[in-house]
Amino acid sequence: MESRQASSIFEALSSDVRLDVFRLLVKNAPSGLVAGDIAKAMDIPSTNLSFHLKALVQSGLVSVEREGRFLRYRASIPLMLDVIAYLTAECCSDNPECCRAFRAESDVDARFLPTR
Amino acid sequence: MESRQASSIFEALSSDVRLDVFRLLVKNAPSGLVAGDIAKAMDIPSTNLSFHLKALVQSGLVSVEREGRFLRYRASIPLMLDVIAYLTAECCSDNPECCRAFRAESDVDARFLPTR
DNA sequence: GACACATTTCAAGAAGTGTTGAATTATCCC
DNA sequence: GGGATAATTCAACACTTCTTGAAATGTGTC
Repeated sequence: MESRQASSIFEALSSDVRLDVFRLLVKNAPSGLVAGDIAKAMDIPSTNLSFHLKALVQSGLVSVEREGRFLRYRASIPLMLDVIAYLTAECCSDNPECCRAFRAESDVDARFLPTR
Repeated sequence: MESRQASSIFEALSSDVRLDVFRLLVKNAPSGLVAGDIAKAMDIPSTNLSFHLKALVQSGLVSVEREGRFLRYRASIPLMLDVIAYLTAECCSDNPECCRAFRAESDVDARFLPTR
């Protein structure tokens, strides 16, 4: 991932509203939610929600698809995994020893990695 | 990690300048760099660099320590690992099957996980 | 103390982001 | 076509962030 794309993704997640929307969509992957459902959960004017959804779509973190009168939004899990990979690579690739030592302490992986 | 802290960290990484500075500091972990060295690498006025360094320090992603006439900045690798854990947890905890399937496709882990 | 150096803080303006209600577009159903 | 519903775009304003040079702060050295 290019660092310019990374900063644009971080920008998309830098607003409380957008992070909450994105988390909601992740929880509702892969089926997604239509805008009205998101609005109910978020309790903000629809016009403002639209503004934030547009930003999420432009970042690529969220995709949108028309479904009759509704618009269905979905979190892009693959891009999210790319972001995780980007952070992990930035952290480790040029400095593996340092990162490994901290990882051993915090034991991040054992808690969150999927079983394969 | 609280989602409010997460969005504040994403905000810190949402500027190209700050992401570049942070990546530079990660590459130079754990010794860090003094402000002047960062300024040389970044090619922006020192007053503007100061502004962005302050934002990074306030987010917690970077720490600062006086060293004689210099100020030494260091990336906080543990907090970065917390962010990775946060994203991973958001992605997987409520939706492990979905995330696992995507992971298997992109094979993120095999590339970046430390050997233990 | 006086000077030089590293870096920050301040103040001001430029640029960008967020919020809102009104108007618009798109779709469905009769 | 006409009316109802879902959601967006528009335009205006408030608010925040970014950038810059000038001034200030802290530290080392003579």
